Amino acid sequence: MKILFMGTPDFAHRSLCALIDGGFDVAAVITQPDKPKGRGYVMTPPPVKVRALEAGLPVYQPTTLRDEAFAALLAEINPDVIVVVAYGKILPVNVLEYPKYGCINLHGSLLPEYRGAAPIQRAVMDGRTTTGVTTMYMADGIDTGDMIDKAEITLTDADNFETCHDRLAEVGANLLCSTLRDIEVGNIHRTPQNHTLATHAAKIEKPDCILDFSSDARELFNRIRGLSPFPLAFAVLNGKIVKFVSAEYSDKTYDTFPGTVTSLDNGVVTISCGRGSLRLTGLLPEGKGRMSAADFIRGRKINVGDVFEKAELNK
RNA sequence: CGCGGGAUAGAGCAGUCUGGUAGCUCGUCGGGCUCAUAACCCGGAGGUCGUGAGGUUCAAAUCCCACUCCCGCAA
Repeated sequence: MKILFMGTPDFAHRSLCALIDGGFDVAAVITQPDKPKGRGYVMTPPPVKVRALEAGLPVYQPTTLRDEAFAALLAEINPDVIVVVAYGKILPVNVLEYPKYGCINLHGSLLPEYRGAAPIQRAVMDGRTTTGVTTMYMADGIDTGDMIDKAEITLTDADNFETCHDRLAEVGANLLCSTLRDIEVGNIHRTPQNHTLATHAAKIEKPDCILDFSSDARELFNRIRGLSPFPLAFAVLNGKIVKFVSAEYSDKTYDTFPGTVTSLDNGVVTISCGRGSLRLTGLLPEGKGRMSAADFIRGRKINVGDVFEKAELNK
């Protein structure tokens, strides 16, 4: 069964590795074009491309899937099945209908919940205690197709976006391989999604990263870990951006203006919230690297009574 | 040449503008106090101040020049 793999970031990288190591017939890999990243706008290839080249697979990086050039490429590769994992573009209908065994997608949530671009982050930000991955047949709509199989994982307060992402990528890669083997032997059951239960996990934007201390500490805690280690939730302290890498929450409510630093004891910055309080343990000051709250305190950059303010959406 | 910050003891920082004995909060080592301690007290070790046998100077962490490396933002 000739496979065309389409994917881009680390989440997809893990799946591609599994397919290669699992001996699947990956005929070609399609990924997003290299983009200028980091300091100095250095052109950087996506993780999937790097792995594909290591494996000696042909790699294509079309800017659009909706032209004749891509149609010709598709005909040339002539895949039996297309596997899509976090590719980053919508597949047009003519592509969806091309492969004999259809287009299979691995999605980072238990569909029909968290359809869309940021299912993993949103699940953590919502404080979910379970989430998972789903394999499905792609349809003409965002993550609306019939489901094939699922795998669930449990989350604890110790999890953040990174740990959740890594586990889902691992579990997802295994599930994908399993689904493909089932397809090869024709052992597939399609389960339509219950669309009335669908929720949408929108792409993470800047406003999602702004911390508002007038809200519940538990909610802030979930937001922080759902956005850590990237892109990181943030607030403004003494005119400078401070990003929150790690924190804990407490039910203890202080009778001070939300955002006020109430204590710097034990290497932890305690911040009063609308309800409860937040214990900041790891952070990233503007212009500096990541450091522990204890180190930040030692540098005398913060005092009891200072106030973390809600960042504005300018600049 | 996308914008900006930085390199000083194991860590986080001050000192640089206005050259003149290298400091702070910790950590670490030793001792003391204590039933005990992450607490407190006393003492010590630890730094070619990123690199350049560079430039200026009586004197450079500090001013000038070149270079290397690190980080944040934005995409």
